[in-house]
Amino acid sequence: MTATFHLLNIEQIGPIVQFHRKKAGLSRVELAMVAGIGKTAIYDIEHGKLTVQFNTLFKVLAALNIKLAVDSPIMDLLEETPNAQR
Amino acid sequence: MTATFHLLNIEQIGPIVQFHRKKAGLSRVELAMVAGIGKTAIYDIEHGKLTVQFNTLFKVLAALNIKLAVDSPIMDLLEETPNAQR
DNA sequence: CATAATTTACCGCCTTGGCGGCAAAAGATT
DNA sequence: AATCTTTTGCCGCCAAGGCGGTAAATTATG
Repeated sequence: MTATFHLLNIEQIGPIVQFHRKKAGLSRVELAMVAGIGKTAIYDIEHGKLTVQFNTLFKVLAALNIKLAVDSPIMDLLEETPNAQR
Repeated sequence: MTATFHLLNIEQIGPIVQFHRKKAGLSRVELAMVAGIGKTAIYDIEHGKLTVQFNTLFKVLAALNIKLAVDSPIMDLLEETPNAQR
């Protein structure tokens, strides 16, 4: 199970969520229940509402088994030293 | 310049942002201006406010040259067929 | 070590995201 | 094709996010 990362174009988040939801055979109401949020949020996300709250989107992605990753050259530096100063 | 992905633990987003901001030598006000948002948002994010709006967080990450990526096995399927049905 | 300059913390106001409810649309069943 | 079932679209209300302003705290400078 090699990880397959795809750089996120912010305006593609709607189609991505919808595609995964359909693949999972879930209605918006069902996905909303699994994610523990309201159905309106699913509707909004799929319709490209970028002002959705981050944790709301994160719950949806988690429910769809989509993981988020950050791509930054200096992340290693942070992880190696949890109490990194500057 | 190989991409270095790090799976995102949602509650680590605050420290990640702060670490990158400090590394860039920016104050919160400066980062806010670069990102085109208010300084309060930076403050909130660094203090672990997960209810921040997604596009607000995205602007901050972009200003810090942090890219977001999605990890999903079926993403290839979506990208290959832009008008994928089910 | 005093004080000036910068950065951070927090407050109240205003805007808006997220909610349930319900109607419209789409799909299934006979 | 008529009707029952499921899904989607959208409305108004309420709670909360994001804003600038300002005080507190931190850091730099002479």
